[in-house]
Amino acid sequence: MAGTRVTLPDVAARAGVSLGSASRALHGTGASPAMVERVRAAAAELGYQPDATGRSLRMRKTFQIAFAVADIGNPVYVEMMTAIQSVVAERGYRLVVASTGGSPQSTAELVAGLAAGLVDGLILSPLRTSPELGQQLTSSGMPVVVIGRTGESTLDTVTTDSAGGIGQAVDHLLALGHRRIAFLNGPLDTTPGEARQRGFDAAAPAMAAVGAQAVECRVAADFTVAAGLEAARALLDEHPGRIDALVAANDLLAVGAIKAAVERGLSVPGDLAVTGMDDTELAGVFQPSLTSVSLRSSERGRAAATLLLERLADPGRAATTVTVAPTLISRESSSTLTDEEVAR
Amino acid sequence: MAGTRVTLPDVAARAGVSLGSASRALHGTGASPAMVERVRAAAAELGYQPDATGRSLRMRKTFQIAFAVADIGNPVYVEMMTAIQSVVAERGYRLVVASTGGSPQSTAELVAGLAAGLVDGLILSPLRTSPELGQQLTSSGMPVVVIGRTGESTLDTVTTDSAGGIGQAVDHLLALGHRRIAFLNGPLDTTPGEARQRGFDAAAPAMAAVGAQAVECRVAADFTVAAGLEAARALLDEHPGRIDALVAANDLLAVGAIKAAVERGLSVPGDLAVTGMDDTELAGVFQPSLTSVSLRSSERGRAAATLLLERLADPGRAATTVTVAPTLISRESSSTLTDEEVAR
DNA sequence: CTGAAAGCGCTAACAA
DNA sequence: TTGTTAGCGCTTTCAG
Repeated sequence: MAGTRVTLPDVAARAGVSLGSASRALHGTGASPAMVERVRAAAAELGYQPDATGRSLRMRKTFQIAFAVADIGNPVYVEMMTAIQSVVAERGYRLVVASTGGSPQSTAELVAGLAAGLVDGLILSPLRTSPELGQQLTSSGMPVVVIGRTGESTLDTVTTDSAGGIGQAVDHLLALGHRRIAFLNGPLDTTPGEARQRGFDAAAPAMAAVGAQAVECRVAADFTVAAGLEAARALLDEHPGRIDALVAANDLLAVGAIKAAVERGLSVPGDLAVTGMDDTELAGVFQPSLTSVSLRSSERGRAAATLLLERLADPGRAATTVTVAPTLISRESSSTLTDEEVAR
Repeated sequence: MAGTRVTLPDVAARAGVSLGSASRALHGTGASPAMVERVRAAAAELGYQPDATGRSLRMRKTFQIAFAVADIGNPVYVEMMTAIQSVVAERGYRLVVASTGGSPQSTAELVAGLAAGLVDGLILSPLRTSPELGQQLTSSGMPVVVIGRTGESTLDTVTTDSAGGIGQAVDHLLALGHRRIAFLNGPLDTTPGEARQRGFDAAAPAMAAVGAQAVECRVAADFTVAAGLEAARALLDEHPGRIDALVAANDLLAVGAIKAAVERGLSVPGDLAVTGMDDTELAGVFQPSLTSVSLRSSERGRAAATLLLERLADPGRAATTVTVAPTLISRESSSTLTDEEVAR
């Protein structure tokens, strides 16, 4: 049973039919019921498993699609991946997860490699983009869906208004009465970093209207808890008692910031309100639970997968952009309740 | 540039050499420097990318390996995956992530599918096993490394002493003076659930020796935060004030338990000490940070990947088992410090 | 509806 | 060292 692979000729021989008939009986169309029955039986008897490689070579199709991200440790991507996986699996595709590294060049290399007949299509969520990358993606001829932005309008894209999401967070904090607001962002040369900065800057009029001030915009080295912790420490130490609310560019930074606040004896939300973004599972679970702007990662993953399947089915169709609206989910980290009330 | 794939014959023609020479010049051995140079140049000129499918079919090798897990949402698996990825990538392999579903049957189906020439090997971390699965794995003839246990000693295996790890957690709590200890486990019909239950049961003598009692062993529906929250609520409500420490079978359950405790106005660790297992990033980051037994997920992933690569290189070698020792990492959730001290 | 045969892109065995 | 050729396992024409 082990080792010796059973091939289609074996099955055909066993069933006493030709190779072509065996193939048609198993996958193709135009075989008589009797033939199908016979071949099926022979295949089952021999424990035949069609060889994916032979099939791929002949059909010029691998039934694999790739999901390429910079940082698979980020729960956002895990969420997207789960969503993508379930959509594509339904249509008989397998998912290959690839790691891009942060830079556009390494992403470009990855795409080139993938284009080598390894996958039928690609869902890409790059942290940093460049015009060249967009170029390469379009010219590679491989079906691609970008989650985020490339500036290349010829590509299928799933976007979300993360800038507007930051605006929602600011509005929320202003409505709760906070007036001295800091912004904790990730690297500005990333797509999300740039967009979220834009969102915070755009909130200036709303803040001015109620006499609130933006105390500082701080940039963490990365969109991670560790980077958020470090940056928030510095931020809080430089403005002791002068910040009453902090908008973080994602949940991981927010968690780092809360940790920094607690280290300094500040209570959250009592002394400092904090909001995150992405509404990862962590947000609902953290202590205190984290107010976060949902960017609907699952939905974006699902949309990207659907878009890719559609393009695979019809390569000539026009590029489509799906936009998903952000929603603020209010939780304890920005409530004005006391800790005891919150505990209830 | 797009669409029309350039193939090896194209390169050979451009370089004015034969197909075979072109192949050898690019990958194989035994080509003159001049030949290599010429072919390289032609390939670069045409933007040649070797086709993975043709190569795989001919070489009977895909350079892909699969990592199959039940629940990719669990940070433990993400950690393993990252480790595996970095090891195998170094040797030119790509990683395919597959989702098994919880049951042995669905795992079996997955393995059968994967065996169809899709991957060269498999790293499997099943939640539930059955003798049949072990059988199938050995007889499939595909190189497999199991992270966990199958009972099949003919398979390469990476294990850890999670039972002993639970013992460490109990000892730790006893040393801190806790005497009424509850155990929050995941499903008992899973490999980790069974092992961790065994570990807690085995700690009975140590507990008896200092006059401590096991208040209850509770089984959550799943190894998730949500299931932990629900189970811990019931547990705490049924034994009000009668539990001073809780051993959770993993970090997710522990986080759920802490949330349940806080809901009930209990302070952690003041009123209830909690320990987790797996030492995920969450443990260090959570508020309060979580004492956890590290099972060295990265190391296990790395070991599994290394084992698999070795087997790929030498299919005939004897099955090896690598065992990784657990270590308790003490943090705030089990400290005896007050919250204020902890904040420092 | 079935059988025969071609060939997807590549590597490796065999000749020269 | 190089060219020629067979063939990996499969699907899909093309005849019959």
